[in-house]
Amino acid sequence: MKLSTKGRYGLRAVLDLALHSETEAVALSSIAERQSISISYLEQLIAKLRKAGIVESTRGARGGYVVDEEISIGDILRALEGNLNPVDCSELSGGPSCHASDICVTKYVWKRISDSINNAVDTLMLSELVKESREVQAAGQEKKNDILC
Amino acid sequence: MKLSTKGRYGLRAVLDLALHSETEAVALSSIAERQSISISYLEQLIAKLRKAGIVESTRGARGGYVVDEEISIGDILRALEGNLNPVDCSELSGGPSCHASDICVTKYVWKRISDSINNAVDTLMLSELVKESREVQAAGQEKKNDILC
DNA sequence: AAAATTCCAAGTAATTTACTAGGAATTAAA
DNA sequence: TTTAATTCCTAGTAAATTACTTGGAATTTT
Repeated sequence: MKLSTKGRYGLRAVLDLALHSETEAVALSSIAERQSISISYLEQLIAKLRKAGIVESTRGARGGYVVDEEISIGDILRALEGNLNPVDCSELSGGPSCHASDICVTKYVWKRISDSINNAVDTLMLSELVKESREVQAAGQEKKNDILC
Repeated sequence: MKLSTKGRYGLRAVLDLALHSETEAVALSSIAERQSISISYLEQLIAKLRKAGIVESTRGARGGYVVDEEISIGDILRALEGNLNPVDCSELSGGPSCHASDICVTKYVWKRISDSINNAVDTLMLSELVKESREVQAAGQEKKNDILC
């Protein structure tokens, strides 16, 4: 029941991007360096985010990525990880009932978990993390490094 | 972000056990047969539950397991899966802060998810699933098989 | 033309999961 | 007291997934 590095690194990368893209697009290499993630692996993560419409890219020299902060953490994590359901049950994704559906009671457990996770991440915006992050940084006397958990 | 078969099979097994242990201990072989899980794999799952004090065993012929229904689904799932935190961050488990703790903002996300999952499963009791299960079975005209999702 | 970048597909190494195998210990029943 | 039925324990293995790396094509600015 763990997020993979896709979700962990990917969210770190998006937050790093949001914190550094005030004026212009940010190159992946700079995010990779700050966050100690290999460029080539980050490429795969950001590709998921781009295909989901979460970040926008510009190609070529001086290119890079930008992100709109008014997006939920849930949308980011689902783009990176796939759905956040604890089991792959079609009913949790709005699909048809499984053959044991009428007697299946454990699915109430899975739905309960699923709903709580999705609610938790859908009611938190990237902009809130950005704000929190700036406050934390302002509180420290020195400029700390940028590494995020 | 998926539960493993430990959690899924294990919870099915516990519920099956609760539904069949009214008068006497239930042998693992009968649970395994009803739930189509191999006995030897089930042994490993039920060992975790026994060590966590969730089921009680009696050895020897006519032996088997019993379970007290007044236990939360959270206790069952944590016994099977380990903690249900989305990342292994010591602060989520009540341990010391990590070195990046003072600037780590993503940990708020992990804590939010962690809290919501644990709350969801800790406020649901095995007895409630048992009750629901009996109602579902009573509603069907025929006795259906016992397979759970 | 050169440099800096995103974009893409395929391969591989490491880790974790999901089991299986074999047998010892315990208890009830014949 | 033997036999059968069961839990208990350890170690091994096969399959799947994750976490990357490699190599290069396409695009854009300088």
